[in-house]
Amino acid sequence: MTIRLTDKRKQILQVLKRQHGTMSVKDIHNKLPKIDQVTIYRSLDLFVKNKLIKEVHLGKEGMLYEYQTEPHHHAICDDCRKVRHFTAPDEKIKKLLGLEDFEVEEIEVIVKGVCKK
Amino acid sequence: MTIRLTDKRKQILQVLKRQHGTMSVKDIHNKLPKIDQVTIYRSLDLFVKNKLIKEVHLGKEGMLYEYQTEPHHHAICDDCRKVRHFTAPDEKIKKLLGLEDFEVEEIEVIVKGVCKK
DNA sequence: TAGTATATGCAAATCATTTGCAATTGCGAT
DNA sequence: ATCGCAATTGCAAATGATTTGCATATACTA
Ligand SMILES: [Mn+2]
Ligand SMILES: [Mn+2]
Ligand SMILES: [Zn+2]
Ligand SMILES: [Zn+2]
Repeated sequence: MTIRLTDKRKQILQVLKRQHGTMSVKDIHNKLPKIDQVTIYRSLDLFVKNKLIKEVHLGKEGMLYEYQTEPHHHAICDDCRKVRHFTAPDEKIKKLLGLEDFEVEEIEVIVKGVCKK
Repeated sequence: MTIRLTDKRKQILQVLKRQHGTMSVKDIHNKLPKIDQVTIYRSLDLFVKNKLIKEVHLGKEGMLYEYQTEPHHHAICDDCRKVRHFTAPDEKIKKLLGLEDFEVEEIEVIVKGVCKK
């Protein structure tokens, strides 16, 4: 019943905090090759359940994880595949959605397009 | 180079059109047990590439597909898992996002919450 | 109708994620 | 500080979704 603050968990969370952006399980494993992938999977699940990190689905590839300083959304460039992180006035968007009989807890906006650069 | 309008492809598209909502590959295969799952996968890929249908990621489970009469978004109830489909003023939302140096082509809003009812 | 490129089925491969289990370790209670 | 034990970890194997290779079947074109 008790959740332990193990060294491995600290390392995994550190890696996610340092990286500003999303990481796959493999990304994390590359930075921490000593830690088994299974342990990474289990730790990430734990962090997600305890809302320390967020899961993000951005395409077919597989789940991505990120430590979020503040809630934000994602835009993906169809050309270069780069992911842009941006904040938005969620309350205003929520009003525009006009969802009746539904208690909105979280809004996730995913934008597809291309970098103008 | 030529894309054939085969009977199997027609059947698969029909099933998606009739169903109002999302379907998994297994859902489709259950309705069309005679058609091999691989054929369903390949047909769906083709339809997506040709923008006849949309792919939707709504959770860990796996990819979902839907024939969209008109563009819309999705809300998922954390309790009953039911998916609600709703339209929104995308242009207004787009303005709220304030994405600089990015050519927005498509906005996908995924809402998490619970049914009030 | 014949010829050929495209589509299909079946088996096997691949990829991400999960599960079982034995060995290890963190931490609360002595 | 040491003990006892539940929580954690690693390794191997299982799962589940999706993809690939290849031989056969079929749609469309000429
Ligand atoms: Mn982000
Ligand atoms: Mn829909
Ligand atoms: Zn780009
Ligand atoms: Zn519900």
